[in-house]
Amino acid sequence: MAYRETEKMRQRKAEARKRIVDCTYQCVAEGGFRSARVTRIAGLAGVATGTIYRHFESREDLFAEIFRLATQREVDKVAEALASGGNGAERLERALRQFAERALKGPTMAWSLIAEPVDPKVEEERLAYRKAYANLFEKAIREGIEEGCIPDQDARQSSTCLVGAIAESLVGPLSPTQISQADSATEENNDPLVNSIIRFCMQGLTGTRR
Amino acid sequence: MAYRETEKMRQRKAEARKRIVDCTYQCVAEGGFRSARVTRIAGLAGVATGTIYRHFESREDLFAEIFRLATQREVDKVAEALASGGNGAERLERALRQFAERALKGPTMAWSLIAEPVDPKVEEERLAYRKAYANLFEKAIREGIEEGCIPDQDARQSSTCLVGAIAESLVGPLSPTQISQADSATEENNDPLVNSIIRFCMQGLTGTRR
DNA sequence: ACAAAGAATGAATAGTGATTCACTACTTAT
DNA sequence: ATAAGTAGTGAATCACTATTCATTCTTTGT
Repeated sequence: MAYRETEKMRQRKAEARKRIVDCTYQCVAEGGFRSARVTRIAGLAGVATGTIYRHFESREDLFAEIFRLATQREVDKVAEALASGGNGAERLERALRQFAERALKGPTMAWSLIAEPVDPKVEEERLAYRKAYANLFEKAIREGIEEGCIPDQDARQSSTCLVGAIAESLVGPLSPTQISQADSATEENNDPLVNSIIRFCMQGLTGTRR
Repeated sequence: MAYRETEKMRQRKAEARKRIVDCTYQCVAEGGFRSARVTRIAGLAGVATGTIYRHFESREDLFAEIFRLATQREVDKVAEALASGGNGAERLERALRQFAERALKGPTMAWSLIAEPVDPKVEEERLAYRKAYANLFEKAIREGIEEGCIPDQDARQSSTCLVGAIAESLVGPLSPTQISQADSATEENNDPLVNSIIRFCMQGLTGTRR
């Protein structure tokens, strides 16, 4: 025999793959999944169309991976906020704010993750994504209940409601029609929005007005 | 000249249109928008494919109309619940319950309205649909605030959160994977779910635990 | 009965972009 | 250098249905 995959080759392939992933990410962040064409991605990544298919089963699979990746970033940030100090309610509030503010900062990607119509495999990822948030929130609620700063309740249900309330509140501001005339990047503008979302959420959670 | 559109013809056309609408509705209620083929709809309605296009600009337009129609039914029911007796909080609670219970009773259609990936024109209708709910809720919240049974708050924001919280809570139970193994139609089963959704929502609204 | 106009038909077409695959170009080991 | 295998290529193909339109069928008024 002659050719055997060597480290150098493995690396080169990995680089190409990464380039494909990065370019896809960029395309999606610019215009969402729907408008990200395989051809364009290949062009940006400097490979032939066919090469995409040596790294991914299908466009849908590629997209699913991108979704997972983008998701992970967001979820990690929220997890981070939840890991910081303070009691359960405070940590949750910080996490909710993180979620909303990050979405408003990268609106197209956030819209793709939250509301863009996507293919089934990607939609599946989306369910997982929302569940990931819910799980984080649920855990924090449980802790808050133990600490006594959050009244006893169905933590799973409440966490789902939190995700829904935020997502829904963001759909309007994030949808492409809104975005194109965007004042985005002007972060202060969004504070009132974020604040009122959070007020509702925290009240739903704690039953306490502020 | 010879042929001139007569009442009889107008009626016949209207009937055909209605048949098309009904069959489309049925198809969507069975498997969602994505799987509803123009050919199949035409077959069910007893017309040729081309005839569909004498009544609707395009498949997307047809779907948009179906969406509007289905929406109207749901929104009307909620409006009805809001119009009944009791104070603002009570009326709202009844409306939220109506929303959730009806969705669980017609899960595929509810899923299509709430979460199925759809084409742009239909997506637009969806935004309107969600806004319609939010508007109803908003009005009721305002009334509740005046009556004093709901504390002062950003009614618009709260209404959006309500829609989101319910929709999100339903997405899981409604998604096709869940539905196929369905226990649907067994209405009692869903009561705990509906109850805990409503508990969170009412608490978010009133700041009162029960 | 006839002509004029519209309605209905459905087989053929078209548009779209993902995916394939026969081929070329590399890489490696001997 | 050669053989054997792998990676990369991108024009051609495929798949999928929505949509069209030349033709046929109905209706209507004279």
